[in-house]
Amino acid sequence: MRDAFHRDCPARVVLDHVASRWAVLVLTALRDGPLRFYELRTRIEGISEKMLSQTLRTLVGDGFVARTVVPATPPQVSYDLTPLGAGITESLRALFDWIRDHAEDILAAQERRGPGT
Amino acid sequence: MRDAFHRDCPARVVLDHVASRWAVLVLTALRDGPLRFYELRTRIEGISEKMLSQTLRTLVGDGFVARTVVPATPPQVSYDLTPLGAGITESLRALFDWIRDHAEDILAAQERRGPGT
DNA sequence: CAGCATCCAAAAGGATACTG
DNA sequence: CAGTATCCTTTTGGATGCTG
Repeated sequence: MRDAFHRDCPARVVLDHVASRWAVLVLTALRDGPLRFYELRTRIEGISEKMLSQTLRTLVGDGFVARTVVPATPPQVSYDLTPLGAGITESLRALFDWIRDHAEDILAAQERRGPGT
Repeated sequence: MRDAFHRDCPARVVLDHVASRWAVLVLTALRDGPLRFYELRTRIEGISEKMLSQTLRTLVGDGFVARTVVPATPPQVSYDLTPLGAGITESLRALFDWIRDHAEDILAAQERRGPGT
């Protein structure tokens, strides 16, 4: 069976979409329920509007996130995980939590070898 | 506690190193044991020497991968996961396996909405 | 074999201004 | 509010040639 190690495997494309700094943060931010555009922008420090909207479009296109518009003035748009999105976010959880718990150790390891990257 | 959602959190840096297409593939490739440079290059289709060596340097710098040189002619260099690397790779496993198992579904979802990204 | 250095093309990403 | 459009800078990434 072809897997993500192969150039043209679908898994490789999905990996490219998900294994990016912003996608991981957006998906994880939506773990606890739907959020609106400006809530995401506020919650994810340092993300630009451009990157947020671009990332959201990709995730919606992949079927990970659902976009809901409430017609009103001002308009309200909220983003929520689909079942598929909930699935991948769940498997992202282990990674995210592991990093949170070990980030300091890794920083220490970096220091020990001298700042290289 | 600060987490990866914050601009200056260590976790954000680690996330940036790990949540990249090549880092995920390199770490996963090393799951089953040490590999040499050319073995990695062969196994991970489409990776250039530059990207491979750059990714390896980052992972070594983070303490995820150990680099072992056997002085000989020609020289033999092998890369192996450290305990830390084994830890993060293990939590990457869920993500990797999930993608492999659902890639087709996602592609289908993409088709349904029309090729956007 | 295992890589680093260099050059160059392409893509990602940020800031800002503007629209419905 | 929720974006899009534009411009510009930075980073990424590939190809090639060379070293130990």
